Amino acid sequence: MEMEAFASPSSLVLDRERKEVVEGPCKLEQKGVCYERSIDALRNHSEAERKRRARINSHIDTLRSVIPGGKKMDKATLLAEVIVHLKELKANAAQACEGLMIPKDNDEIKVEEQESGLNGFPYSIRVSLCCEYKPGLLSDIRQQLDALHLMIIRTEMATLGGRMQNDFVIISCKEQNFEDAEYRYLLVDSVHEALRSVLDRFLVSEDILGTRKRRRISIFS
Amino acid sequence: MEMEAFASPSSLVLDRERKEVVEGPCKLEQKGVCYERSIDALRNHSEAERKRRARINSHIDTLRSVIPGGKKMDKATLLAEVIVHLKELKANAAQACEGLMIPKDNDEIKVEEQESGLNGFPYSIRVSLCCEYKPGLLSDIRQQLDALHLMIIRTEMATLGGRMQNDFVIISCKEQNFEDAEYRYLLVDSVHEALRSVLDRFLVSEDILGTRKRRRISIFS
DNA sequence: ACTGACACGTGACAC
DNA sequence: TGTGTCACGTGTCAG
Repeated sequence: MEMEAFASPSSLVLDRERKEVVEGPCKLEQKGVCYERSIDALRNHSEAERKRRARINSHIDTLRSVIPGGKKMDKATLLAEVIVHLKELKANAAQACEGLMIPKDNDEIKVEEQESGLNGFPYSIRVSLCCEYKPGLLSDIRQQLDALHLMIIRTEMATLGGRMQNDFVIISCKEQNFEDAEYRYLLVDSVHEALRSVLDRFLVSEDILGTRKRRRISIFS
Repeated sequence: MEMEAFASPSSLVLDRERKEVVEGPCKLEQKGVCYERSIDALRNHSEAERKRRARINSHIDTLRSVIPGGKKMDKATLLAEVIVHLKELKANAAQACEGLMIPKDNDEIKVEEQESGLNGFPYSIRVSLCCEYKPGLLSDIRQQLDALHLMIIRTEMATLGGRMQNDFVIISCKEQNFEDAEYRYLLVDSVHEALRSVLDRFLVSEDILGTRKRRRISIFS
């Protein structure tokens, strides 16, 4: 009667020392169970579970060594602390990337029209440039823009680990017809090309080497 | 006979639905166990364990949402991934703080004698300066050092978010008796005072405001 | 004696 | 069919 309380139809019990198998508190003689099969089936099962636990606990121990004071922490408390530190570091990375201008690991030339009316000029172009810093690169860029009769009216720059991020706003020195979309496109394109030519000249030796190995400051997805 | 394989002296078994208690596969009638006590003892125990698991799994679920692609991960794999990301972010922070010179959030003036024989000079002073950057601050420092007949022979500087970190090595322009410990102490002290006076002049308006609010890039202990 | 934390063996479910 | 993962109840030890 009481035996029906057990949900499992056929329960064998493998004792703690794994020496012998005893009858579980179940309905015996049910369906003619093959004991030998079940025996090592259970053995394999418990052993697999044992290995699984070992892997998880191994990682948890690793986390213990990573988190300050984690040695003497509860398992749950440890995980909570891991979450805290993870978010903390993530916030740092986010701050570094969002709040400030930080040179990226990949070279980049972005040239786009500024929203009209900004900077008090009828038309302006915003440039975002990221590359390895080289002496003379900036003056070369300035020369190129001069040749296009363009003027830098605002610039913000950051360097980090030899790399450079340079955002600047440029306007045309000459009066032009900025209503002409075709002309604006050509202007943007020529700026892009000018910058590319400068970068190619300065960075060609590196690019041949292929991909870069530097670590990037990454935020989760 | 087979019952002796069980290590536990008195085993009660609480069934899955927590409706009724059945006899475990143990030696019954041993020592006259008080059943009622054991019943809710077991109930409390299993329930406590249930809550414990819930806490742990709750944190693990949180980690799942933090790690990209963690939703579909194995528990062990997830923890492994957590470790990877933790070390990755930690390495980023370490790189930012150790590998490069990054301005700290707190102002700092460090002046100390350089180990002898370095830089090819018999005596040199290493200065580490960290503060808000202000135009004219550097030339003021230079003037102050000039007044002390000191010369900057090497300098490394970084700026980040308006703050400045400036490490430089200075030597005395005049031949002095560097064996005199008292003189060396005075020299170091005067350099420190000179820098402090410059910073006080430039930063006094900010210091009145009190503590700063900026986040600092922190590494684990 | 009681509470909390851990490892274990086991049933169940999935591919 | 196995092979792997998970939650559960339990035994056990420490504070």
